[in-house]
Amino acid sequence: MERKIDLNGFLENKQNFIPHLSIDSVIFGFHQDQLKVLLLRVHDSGVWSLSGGFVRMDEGIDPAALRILRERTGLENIYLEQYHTFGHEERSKNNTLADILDFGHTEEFRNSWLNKRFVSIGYYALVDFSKVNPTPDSFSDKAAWFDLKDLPPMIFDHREMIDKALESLRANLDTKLVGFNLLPETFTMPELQSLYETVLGYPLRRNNFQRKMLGMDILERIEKLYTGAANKAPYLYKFKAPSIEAV
Amino acid sequence: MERKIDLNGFLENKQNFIPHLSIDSVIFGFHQDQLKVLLLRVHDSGVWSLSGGFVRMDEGIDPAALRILRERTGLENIYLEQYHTFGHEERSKNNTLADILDFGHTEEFRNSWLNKRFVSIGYYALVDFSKVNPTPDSFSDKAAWFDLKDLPPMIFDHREMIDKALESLRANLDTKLVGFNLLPETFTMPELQSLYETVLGYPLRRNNFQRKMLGMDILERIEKLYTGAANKAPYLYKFKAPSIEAV
DNA sequence: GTATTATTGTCTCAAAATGGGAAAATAATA
DNA sequence: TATTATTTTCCCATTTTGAGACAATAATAC
Repeated sequence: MERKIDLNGFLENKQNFIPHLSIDSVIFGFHQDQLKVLLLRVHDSGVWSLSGGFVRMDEGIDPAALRILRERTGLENIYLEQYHTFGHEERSKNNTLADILDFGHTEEFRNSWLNKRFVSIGYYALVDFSKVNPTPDSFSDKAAWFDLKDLPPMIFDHREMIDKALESLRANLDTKLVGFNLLPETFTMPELQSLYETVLGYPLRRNNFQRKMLGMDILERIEKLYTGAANKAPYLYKFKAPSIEAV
Repeated sequence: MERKIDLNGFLENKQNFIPHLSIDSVIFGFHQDQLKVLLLRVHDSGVWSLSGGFVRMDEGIDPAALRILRERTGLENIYLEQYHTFGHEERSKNNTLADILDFGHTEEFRNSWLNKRFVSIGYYALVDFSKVNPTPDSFSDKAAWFDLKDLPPMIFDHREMIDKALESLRANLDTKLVGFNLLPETFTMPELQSLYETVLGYPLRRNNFQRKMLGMDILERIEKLYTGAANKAPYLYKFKAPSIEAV
């Protein structure tokens, strides 16, 4: 079979990455009232993975995570949070790259540093869905958004990594007010509420939600948004504090 | 100068540890109304470090952390929580082992894998102070408890690791009810309150604290504790749910 | 015994936060 | 001008929390 993936330099670790250590980021987006994650399809397979990469020997892990995200999304300023490090000894033994990939130089790959045991530092990123330009990496041929409730088969323990990232996101939603990073600059109250309901997984009451949000004094009310619908036009808001900030 | 430290096998990584990756644990204890951490004194120096170690190639990170803790404390069942991974590229460049140690085989050490850049997975452990048997490791000549408010000079970024661990502990104190792991099997309400006040760093009201704790229905009231003091004897309680559990 | 002292445990009321229903406001359409 | 579908505001009952006061009690002093 023809080799389609360019692993030049990777197999020999020419970039001098820290061996046995990887970074994987769960990239969350919000679109049409659904919480989405950006995934990469492993080349010529039906198996998907998180956006991941490695840490250069002279590079901090946060900058490494941001570099990887920049490459996958085209975005410069991204809300990023480290949430857990995954290091079960068997974690890379299910749906291994070697199992999935079949591109001729298998033997070379099997013996390379890439096919060894990895400990992976998990980050999650919150992005404005509409601004992302999904871009595959050397190991993948496609990047696409998936509804969190309808995930495809995933490599390694990446499914578990997503589940745990969502847990962290839920826990931080109220305390750190991170939700705003999933929305565009301006948004309506119903949009914000839908975001909260989607992330948390249960419905909230309009009146009390609005009272709570306005009571925190973190929103600035802009003008009204006339959508053309035959009903009262909602106000547009923007988040007072500068979005982003973390890592 | 005479070599006092036994680094046999370490310099050549005979145990086949994952390179560039370490584990460090902040071991919390509670004694005489003070929050303590167990530290190790780097051999022949005034610099102290957390309990740390490395991960074997065929070992999960949680078991590795538990193994290290077992060796330092003599305890078998320990409440352990992974809270953050530290990977700044310069983190091991302050107060390096090579800077501190001066035991003859310096050159050999400087070139060894031990003196390279490390990413460290941070755990914190909650233990019953009175049950711990502090034991130094190959790099240290002494193990001792320190009040969190009176820490000695520390190696690398270990001071920062402690600060961040305390943050996590505070955040988990109420939600996960982890505090009980710092107390003996049975305890009085004032003891429990003092623990909370010490961890959180601010005073609480007796009446409301008791109402809250009893209201959660997690405490079992045992008999009274007669201390010999000229006042009402407090009740003893024990935590209903089995302590420990995490990792 | 009885009073005293130092704590611990309980009670109560006010204030604040939350849950939940209903009414008012309003943008387009009929 | 009435109607419809939302958004926004208002209000009240309930729960939770804050804070002071009081009751209980174990040893000691007298």
